[in-house]
Order: sequence, then C-alpha cells, then structure tokens
Amino acid sequence: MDRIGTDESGKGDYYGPLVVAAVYVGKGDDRKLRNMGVRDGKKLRDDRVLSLERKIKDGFEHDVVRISPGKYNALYDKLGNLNVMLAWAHARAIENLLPRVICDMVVSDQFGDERFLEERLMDEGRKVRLVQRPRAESDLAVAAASILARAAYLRFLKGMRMKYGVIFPKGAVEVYEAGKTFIELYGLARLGEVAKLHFKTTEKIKENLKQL
DNA sequence: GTAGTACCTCTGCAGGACGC
DNA sequence: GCGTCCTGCAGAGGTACTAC
Repeated sequence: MDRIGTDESGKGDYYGPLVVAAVYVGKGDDRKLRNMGVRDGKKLRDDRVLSLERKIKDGFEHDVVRISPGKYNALYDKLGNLNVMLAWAHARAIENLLPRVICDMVVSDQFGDERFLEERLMDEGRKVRLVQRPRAESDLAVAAASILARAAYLRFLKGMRMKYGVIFPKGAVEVYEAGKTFIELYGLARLGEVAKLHFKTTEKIKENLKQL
C-alpha cells in the first residue's frame, strides 16, 4: 500500500536541531527498502545511517524539515508545548511532499494527541488519512523517514562542531562539559544557538557554573 | 501531585553470524 | 578457534500528556 512515513530525530537530545523527515513509499517499494537494509534509524550506527540516507534520497520522494536550536527555542516560547511543535514540523514535511506524490495515507509515531497533527493538516486543506501508532518504526516508510531525520541531525551536529569548535555530545547525558566549554567561549546568552533551553539540563549547567 | 505511558537518546551486555 | 560485527534487550537520562 502506498503511504507517507514520517519520523523525527533530536527530540531527546539537548544539543542540536529537531529534524522531521517524510518519505513516500509506493506499492511494492517495501521489498526494495527491506533489501537496502532499512530499519529503525535509532537502531543503526551513525555511519550506516549516513550511507542509507543517500540510497533513500536517490530512490524515494522525500522531504526534511530542520529546526535549528535557535528557531526551536523561539518556537517553544511561542507554542509552549513540544507536541504542538512536533505536529507543526510533521505537517510541514507532509505538506512539502504531498504536491509531488499521489497519496492519501500518512503513518507516523505516536506523539501526544493525534488531533494536533490532524488539525494542522486540515488547516492547510489537506485530506489525508492519518495513522499514528506507538513503535511506528516497524513500518518501513517510517523507518526510512527515521533514517533521513537521523542523518540530517548528525550533519547539523557536525556543522555545529565545525562552527563553534566544540564537540557536542548526543542525548541528554554527559552534556555538561560541552555546555561549560561553550559558555566559556561564547557566553551564556548564546547557549540557545546550540541547545534546547527548556531542558532541565540548562538549569543544571547554570548551577554547575555557579559552583565553580 | 503522582504514576503510568508515549516518545527520544545513550551505553553495556549477550548471543549469533561471518571471515580469517 | 578467535576476533569482529550485527542485533536485540535492558536500564538510565531527557521530554510531554493523561488519568486518578
């Protein structure tokens, strides 16, 4: 069955962007994806993710929405809710992809209330059937999207490392040292350029600085 | 307010497959 | 047989939302 799969990356990471990807998978494409070795991007090593990214981009219609940390913090202040922001980003990726494909079904991960995304799409006049479910990565269309999102996240993180000369760890553990280094180099006011400020991690980094 | 459940990330460990 | 790689699972860190 043809469908669009969507997934996000960077949601649980303190540093770096939030990325949402959408991939269109047509009838009979599942076998192609399976043969390529596509599965949940979270379960693949970084180098494998980057090699699969090229194959997916070459073989399938897709769209990737990147929300930089600065834009992320501004949107979070405005929307006040991570799930609303996620819905906005998923809808954006779907909207960008729909003009290029003929498809009325979208499969995505469960995040909050599915009405968030449905309402966003209806606002744009899109008539698609939305299927939101836990562990949606078991669907190959969602798995392909998770790989594109993950690859875009990794590239963005690499770009930040080149720009600021600081190695930003993934996840939300062991991020304090990088935060301390960044603030020493660029100041606390610019932390929002590289990190998601609403994480409790921000307060912990500030507390660590006070103790020094 | 708290517990449960959904998502994300990471590391570490164990078991199987594969090549030398 | 041994070393390497892949895969799956568990646990710990983060987030939000819902139900009680």
